[in-house]
Amino acid sequence: MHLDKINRKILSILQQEARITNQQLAERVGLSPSSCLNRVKKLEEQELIGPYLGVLRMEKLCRSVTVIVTVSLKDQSTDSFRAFEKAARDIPEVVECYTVSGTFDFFMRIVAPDMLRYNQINDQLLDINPGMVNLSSHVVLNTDKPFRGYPLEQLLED
Amino acid sequence: MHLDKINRKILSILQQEARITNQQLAERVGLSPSSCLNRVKKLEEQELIGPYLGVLRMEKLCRSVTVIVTVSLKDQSTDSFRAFEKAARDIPEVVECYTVSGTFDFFMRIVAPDMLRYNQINDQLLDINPGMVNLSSHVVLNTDKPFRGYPLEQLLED
DNA sequence: CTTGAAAAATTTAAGAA
DNA sequence: TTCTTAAATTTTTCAAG
Repeated sequence: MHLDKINRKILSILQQEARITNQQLAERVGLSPSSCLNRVKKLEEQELIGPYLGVLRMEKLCRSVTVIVTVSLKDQSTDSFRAFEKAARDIPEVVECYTVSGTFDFFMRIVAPDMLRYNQINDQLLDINPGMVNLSSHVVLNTDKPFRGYPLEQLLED
Repeated sequence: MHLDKINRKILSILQQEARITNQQLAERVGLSPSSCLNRVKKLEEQELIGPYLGVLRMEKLCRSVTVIVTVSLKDQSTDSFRAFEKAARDIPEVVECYTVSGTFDFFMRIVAPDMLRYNQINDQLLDINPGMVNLSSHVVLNTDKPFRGYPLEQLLED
């Protein structure tokens, strides 16, 4: 994937200020609005960027509990993994899930209204493959650095 | 925080489609464009929503390695925690970091161009408090469920 | 890529529910 | 208040160079 300087700048700005107007974006990257819009459209068509998300401030919106869960499956079969991935996708409170190498099989982030509801979800996950799922819960005490995008300068080649 | 049905719908839509036009948003929530815009402005002023992020598709953009790191500090002093939090904020490849309760002290997600660079970051983190930091790295093999917003229906009271 | 005109969206102001 | 309408401003979009 080759990107010129302007496209990098567009992605970098759009990554952090998704609701910027095309006119402002054009000005900041030094293009006319129409060619800037053409580039944005192309970047979206190529699916290099999108969707666009509004970050909700949960702490101001309502009480909630965030838990990071490590998962180990005793049964290392494909079916067992598939079942777990499906559960992650189907439970709305599981807001993200990764398959990893190392000591664990999955990491999940779960956001629930309270511990009672979290406990239900925990039980639901244990029931997927009874006796074969090992969960460890870590309640989030503080978000030291919230996700605000990727470090493009470090990641893109010259 | 009390939100009527319309504000919930606005937040829910804006969370997932941040670049929707105000006119389309107004239509979907059943308001005139001007009153819809007023509500959005208020929600932003109250900092219930924002910033707005464009999701970059790293897998299409460039090669990269994502690692989830568990951190335990042997030294449980406030200074030690502070130093670690600062490092997380200052290293651009650390894209998010949480302080947690349980077996670990922190979870971090690190995105680096390759393993060589990841290893350097790992060393940098170990150097913060030599001999007193325990890191465990878990390379992400698959993103089973990427973060796409919070489950508002489950989280907001009636 | 740029310009420039037409179409669409945003924003403001005035007044009604 | 919060809404709607409507006009003024700004932005987006598209055709032509």
